Amino acid sequence: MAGQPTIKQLKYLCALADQRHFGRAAQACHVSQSALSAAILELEQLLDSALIERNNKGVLMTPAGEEVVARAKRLLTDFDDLVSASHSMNAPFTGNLRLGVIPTIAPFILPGLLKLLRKEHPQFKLFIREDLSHNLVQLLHKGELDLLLLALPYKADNVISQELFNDPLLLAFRPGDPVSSLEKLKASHIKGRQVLLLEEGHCLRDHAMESCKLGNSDISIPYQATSLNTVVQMVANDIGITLLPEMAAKSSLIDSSQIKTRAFDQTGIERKIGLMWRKKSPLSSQFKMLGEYIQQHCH
Amino acid sequence: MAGQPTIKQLKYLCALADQRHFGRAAQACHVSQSALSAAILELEQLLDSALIERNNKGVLMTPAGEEVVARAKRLLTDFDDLVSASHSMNAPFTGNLRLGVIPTIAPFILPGLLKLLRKEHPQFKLFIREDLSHNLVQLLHKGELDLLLLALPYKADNVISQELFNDPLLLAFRPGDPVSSLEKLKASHIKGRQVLLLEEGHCLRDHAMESCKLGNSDISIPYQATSLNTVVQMVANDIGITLLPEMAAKSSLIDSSQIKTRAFDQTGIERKIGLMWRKKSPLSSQFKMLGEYIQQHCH
DNA sequence: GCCGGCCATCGGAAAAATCGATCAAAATAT
DNA sequence: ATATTTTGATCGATTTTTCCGATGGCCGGC
Repeated sequence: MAGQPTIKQLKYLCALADQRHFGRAAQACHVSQSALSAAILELEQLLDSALIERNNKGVLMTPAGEEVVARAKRLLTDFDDLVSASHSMNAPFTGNLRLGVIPTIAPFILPGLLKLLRKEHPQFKLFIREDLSHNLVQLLHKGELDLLLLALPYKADNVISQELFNDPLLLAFRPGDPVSSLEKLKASHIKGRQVLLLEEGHCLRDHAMESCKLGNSDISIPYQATSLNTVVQMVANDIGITLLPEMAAKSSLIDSSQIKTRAFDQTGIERKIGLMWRKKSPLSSQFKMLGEYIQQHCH
Repeated sequence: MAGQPTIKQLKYLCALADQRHFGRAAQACHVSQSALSAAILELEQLLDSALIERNNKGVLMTPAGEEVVARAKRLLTDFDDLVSASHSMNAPFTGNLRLGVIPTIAPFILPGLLKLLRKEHPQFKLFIREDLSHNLVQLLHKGELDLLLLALPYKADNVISQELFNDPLLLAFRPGDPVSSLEKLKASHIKGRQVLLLEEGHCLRDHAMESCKLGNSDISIPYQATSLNTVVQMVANDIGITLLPEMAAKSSLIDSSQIKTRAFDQTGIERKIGLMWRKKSPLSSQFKMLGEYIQQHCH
């Protein structure tokens, strides 16, 4: 079972094809003539083909030799391309990144972020997956995602989380709702009200309940409300009130409807937006840089 | 000055990408786990890029790793192609061959030969150069031609010649010419006649003069007769007689004209058709096989 | 907090690459 | 003819690299 040729041997062959002279080719390759001679001999043996016609005046290439050289040159070019491409691959904001984002963040952050990145870092290709936190974390651990953009805190093993900024939860209600006239809005004011939240699995639901100390009995889950848009529509239809993240309230989401939002006069009613990645990912530093970038440009 | 990755390292990386496990990848590559580990580490160092995310459960590929693997797989395929292509390259009747042929052979041998080869050996590509023997031999030595098909004897250094078959020289004349009535045609009969031959440089001229013991004063060079066709036209116009190779006489060359040909009743009035190649060419055996092929099929 | 699987590391042995010098062949110069 | 020069192949010794098996360290799971 014979071995296979090496890159080096192909390099030597190409040099020899260029120089048509073992000595000069060896010089060009910075090796001794004997080393190059041996390499070419072994290559011919491995390929089982006469590549070179030796001559006391130099060498000539056989047709087979010419063919092999042509292929080898293409191969070496591809090889160099691979090497140089991989060099610029570990720089931040380059290459591919598979990013998972939860549905209550994606529509409010991604449009601006992607547009900006496309402009400032056109070589940076983000592949987006939008899903619930739970599923995203699973995909993260399976290696199908590299990085998550989600709401913290979110419990997960073997990950590193980086908080980026706070996203206060605002109360959303119909104009004329009794909460409009309150001097100071507290979480306790929504006790007993019909609070509409997204279905189970959306971490926004958990963060809202946690922030306002709501129990399961306090809230009602709107029929098939899988998006904030739907919830807003229902609030506009006077079915209840809800808690909206500030980034959603600031967006065009509620522009078309008539509902109002109001911040609580109380701290801690918020979720945090952050990144999460596998603890052992060798790309931590790049993720941190991306985090800073989002901090600066998306808040 | 760092070195470059090796084919082996890329192979190991691809195996690792397939197996997602150092141990199994090492097994697939028939090396120890430590060898594969070291190779991957060195590869990552050489490419200055984190390709692998290590894990106590196996490994995951980074996006950069995936990209490198994709490129590496293409590269390895090309590499294997090169190797397997070169294996079938040294077989006879395959690959490229640059063949030089003289003008007094080419039109009579090549059409049939090329047609036959194209049918029986479609992988065999002949690149034809038609020129005078002198120029062909020069090109042969420069390495721009691999093999010559010409008339022998032809003196040249550092070559091997292989005679294939005799090509008798026939006398060509107008119908009714006095030679028609001769019982036995000898070379001496053309002494004193106006003998038309190709211009200097065509070896057919030399072979004809040598065969018939003609001196320069015996012959006349037709104005601008650089092809046998022209010479035949002139014979048909009663300007003189000429000596035609049998292969030319048998061809359609003289069909359209009215001239007759007659063999000499005397041995040795002939040229020999043969191959010639550089003495040091490693392809001698292939050339000999091609010679036998021509012998069998072109005569 | 121990266990088990995983990859990195280590040290020695085996293999390979390389060098400088020499050899043989052959074309060229004398 | 003969000597010289130039060429690539070969040889022997040394250096370098590769490889293996064993060990170690890490980390997640139990």
